[in-house]
Amino acid sequence: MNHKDIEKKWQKKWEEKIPSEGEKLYCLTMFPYPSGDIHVGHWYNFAPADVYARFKRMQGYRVFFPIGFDAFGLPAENAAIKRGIHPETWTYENIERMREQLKSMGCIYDWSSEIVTCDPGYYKWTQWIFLELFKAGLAYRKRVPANFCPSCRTVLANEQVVEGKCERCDSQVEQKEIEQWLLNIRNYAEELVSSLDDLDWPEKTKTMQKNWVGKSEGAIIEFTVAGRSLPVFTTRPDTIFGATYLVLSPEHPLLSEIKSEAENPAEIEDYIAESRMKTELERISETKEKTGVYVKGVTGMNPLTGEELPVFVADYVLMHYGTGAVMAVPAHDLRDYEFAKKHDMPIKRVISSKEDLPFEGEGETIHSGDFSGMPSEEARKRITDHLEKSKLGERKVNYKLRDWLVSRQRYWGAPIPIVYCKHCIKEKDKKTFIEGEEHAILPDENLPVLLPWVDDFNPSEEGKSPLSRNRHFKEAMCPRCGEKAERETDTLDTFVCSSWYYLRYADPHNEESFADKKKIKEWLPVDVYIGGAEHTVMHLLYSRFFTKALRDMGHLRFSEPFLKLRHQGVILGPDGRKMSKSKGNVVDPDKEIEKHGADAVRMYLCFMGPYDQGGVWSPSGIMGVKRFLDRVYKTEVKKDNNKEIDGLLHRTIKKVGEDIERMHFNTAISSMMTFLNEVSFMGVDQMRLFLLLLAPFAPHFAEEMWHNMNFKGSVHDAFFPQHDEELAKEEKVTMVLQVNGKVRAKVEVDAGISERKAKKIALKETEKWTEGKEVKKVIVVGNNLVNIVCVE
RNA sequence: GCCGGGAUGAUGAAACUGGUAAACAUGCGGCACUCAAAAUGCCGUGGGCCCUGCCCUUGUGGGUUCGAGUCCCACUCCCGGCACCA
Repeated sequence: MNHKDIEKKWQKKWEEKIPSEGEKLYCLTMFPYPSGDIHVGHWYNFAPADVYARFKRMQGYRVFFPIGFDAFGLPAENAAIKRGIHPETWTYENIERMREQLKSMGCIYDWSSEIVTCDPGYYKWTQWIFLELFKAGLAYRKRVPANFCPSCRTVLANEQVVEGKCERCDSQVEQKEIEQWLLNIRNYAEELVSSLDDLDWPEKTKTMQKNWVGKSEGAIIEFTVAGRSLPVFTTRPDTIFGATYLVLSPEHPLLSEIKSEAENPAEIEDYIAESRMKTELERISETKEKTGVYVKGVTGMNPLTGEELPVFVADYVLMHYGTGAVMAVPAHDLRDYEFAKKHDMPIKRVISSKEDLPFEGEGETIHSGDFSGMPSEEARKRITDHLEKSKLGERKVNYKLRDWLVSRQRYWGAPIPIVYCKHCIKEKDKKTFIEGEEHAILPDENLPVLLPWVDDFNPSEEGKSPLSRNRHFKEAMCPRCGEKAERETDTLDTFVCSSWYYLRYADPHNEESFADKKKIKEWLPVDVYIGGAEHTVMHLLYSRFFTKALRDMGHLRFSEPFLKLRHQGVILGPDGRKMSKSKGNVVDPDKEIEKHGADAVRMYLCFMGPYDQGGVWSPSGIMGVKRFLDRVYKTEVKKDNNKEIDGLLHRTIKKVGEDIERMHFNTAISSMMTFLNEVSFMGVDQMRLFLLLLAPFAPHFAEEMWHNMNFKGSVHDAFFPQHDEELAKEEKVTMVLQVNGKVRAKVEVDAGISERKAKKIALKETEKWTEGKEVKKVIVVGNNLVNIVCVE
């Protein structure tokens, strides 16, 4: 069969399809970034997902399987700058090409609901959601130390910084204090952790999200420094008797006050300046070297013991976590221990244990006044109770998660729909200072705020958006007073666009709302979501946050966007390394289709190994599935069904159905291969059923065969076969006979053999090995194994 | 350092709840067809030995069990994530 002729033909016919009736099933793959060409990685995401979607549709589900493009973002600009094409032109040209390539895969995408995030019709609603968040107090503008990538010339979210470097271009990220837009994802920290449990997600992904949010329970305790209050967060109040000094972060606001009271203000000042100079990377690389200076002449006090404590400034204490200050317990905290060793501070053990210091585990309290001699867990509770009663502290839960910085100083993104007005400031207004002047922050509800076509989209040196140079765009009318005002010129991080796209699919052309409530109810939440594991802490966390925020604002009635999540693995080049142009090991799917056909490529991707594991693309491996399809094509078809083949076939049907459901595509295919290897012909009905099994994997091939056989309608409109329990039953089975756990013989027996009979046969057949020995025990396992235990 | 996940033939792997380890496929070897090659088909393919048969074998060492790739303990290596989060 010539795949080239048949694939185009069927793809054209299928495009006319519309979803049928049945229980809804929203099946989604993470939408692609229009980078230029569809690569094997896309295929590995989309093809097996399509197998699943087709399978579910054949089972009678009303499957919704949309596709779109995550079209804003830096690569468009970078590529455009390099080649002198406008990002918009570049993006839409790529989309055009990718659409054709996607169609060549033979997926059952519903193209009528396609979305492109850089279309004004889409980003209008991205902007609208941003304003909803703003009005709900979940989007705010603040001067914060931000991660700035000098090469991309924009700030980055914490999630986009990997080991102190920009995840995109690998440049070393700098810290810059700039006014930025942030989303208050921290408000949802607790729920983002607690509601993970009910989701059918890979455990690993859940754990990673939990760790990223980083919940820890402890207490805030009121220490004092030079008579002023210094709250400190700790997860170990039980070690408070072991606190031997206090440490403030260099950015701590209290420092400016106590500095002047210290005997060494210059030294402190120098240290603060020095640590401010350090980049994120330097701080990280110095994790072992704990620097800091002693604040001479200033003492702190332990509220529980009344003990006087020396005070330090050290940058191992971070301003953005807890209260920016810690009680140092060197005996029971590794970092405090290292610092104490270096600066000769006393180390006081308060938890007994056989282990050496620093000991961070649990044990019995010692040298802890009234709280001595109890398990540390109990001490933790009692000490906290005592502190709360005496108003010296309170229980507190802290999260590592930081708010999400969403403004980008780049061109190719959704404009932030905000206007700054200096004329109409009111008491209740949210305000900001632009070049020293006070401005009210006002939402521009005249949406969409269109991204203007500009020719100069190069980012500026000082990290200002290219839009800030566009006077036309920047100059706006105040939506409240009508006076001249200034428009925000930063754009939104693309992750904002992709945090809600799964909602838009339900109603992609709606101009009145982001999606009609009825349509949302009809399709959402997403039942099965398939995509790469690299999105664990960004896209997936942000989307969950958006869903919860939109729910609380009354727009949604569910709390989690993706009920079931599966990750596909990574496909490596034939040399076993990650595919990249520079290594010359890129497999071009277009060429593979040309050579072997879309069906063979789809099937090979499914067959190569467990779906979540990925693997090495083997040019010879694909021949296996190709040969298999050829053998199906050549199989002799007889008029009547053979009963024995029926048995084999129905067992295969059972296995294939179960395996696709579990997304074990590789074993589903191997069962079909095994079946074909065991038969030399099939009856017409048997071939009909077999083609149905094959249909999700090799849709064009199965359709062509289906028509050649003169079966009715489309193979894809038929129901996926249900196995017949009676036919699937085996009459004879192989029973394995063991003596002392060693396989000694195999016998054919009736499937329904009784335990007594099995025992009898087994004893007789193994006489050779049990001769002269005493049989102590005979274990019969169903009809497939008997183990005879005997001794000399 | 902490948290996950993994290690099975030459290779990708299979074995769901403990019950025949290596299904299926690639590769390799042999044979058939062919003038020849490709394609296709058939056979063989974990290791060892005193080869009709027996012994060993799922990263290493121990344990539980009639029986362990699967469960428990300790260790080695590989991959992914986090990383001064008090």
